[in-house]
Amino acid sequence: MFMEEEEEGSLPPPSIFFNPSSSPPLLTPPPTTTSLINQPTMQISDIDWATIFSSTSSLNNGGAATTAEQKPRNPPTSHHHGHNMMMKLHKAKCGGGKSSKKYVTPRVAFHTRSTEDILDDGYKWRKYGQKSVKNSSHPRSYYRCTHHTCNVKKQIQRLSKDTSVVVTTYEGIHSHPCEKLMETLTPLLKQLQFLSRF
DNA sequence: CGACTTTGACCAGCGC
DNA sequence: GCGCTGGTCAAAGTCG
Repeated sequence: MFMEEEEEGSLPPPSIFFNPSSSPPLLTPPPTTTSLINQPTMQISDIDWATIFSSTSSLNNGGAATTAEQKPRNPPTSHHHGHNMMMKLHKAKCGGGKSSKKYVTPRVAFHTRSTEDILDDGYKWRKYGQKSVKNSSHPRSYYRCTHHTCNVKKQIQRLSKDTSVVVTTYEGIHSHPCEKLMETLTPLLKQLQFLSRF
């Protein structure tokens, strides 16, 4: 299981793992295909992203779905957003960044076959780091959701053995709706409300 | 000028 | 204890 992750610099295994081929592009998917890892390839449009992310939420809350493969993580804290100095103090008090692996944060990984590294999943991300990892010729990029109350992170990396595949790992649950999704859904919901009157 | 990216440095966990 | 590694910070640079 998760052989690719081991090869790609031992990325911690996610709670949910999807295979090949696209990030969770909600509205403007790149010309790629996506499938669950260890599952047959499926089209992006076949994937119920809302279910996927709600399932990560249930993992976060339920505990029953927590597996031995999950590394413990810190719970999301307000310290981690827009307060780098606070973050440092927190690190010092708690024993550093690695101490953040004491709590469980849901992880979801996608394999994306795409020429683009950055795939539009509807959320806004800010890059905060890039590292070359062991056994991988491609660096791993670290992103954080730019929403001020949201502490979701994602890692993006290409498979060394198949550079056309991008591995996107999401960590945490968005505490806000997807802006693009809401933009698209709002007129549809209004239309539905209008039609439901009849 | 604010938001974002780049990149070297720092730190803690882990294996030996 | 030491070195390796992954994750994060934060200053500097870039862009719109």
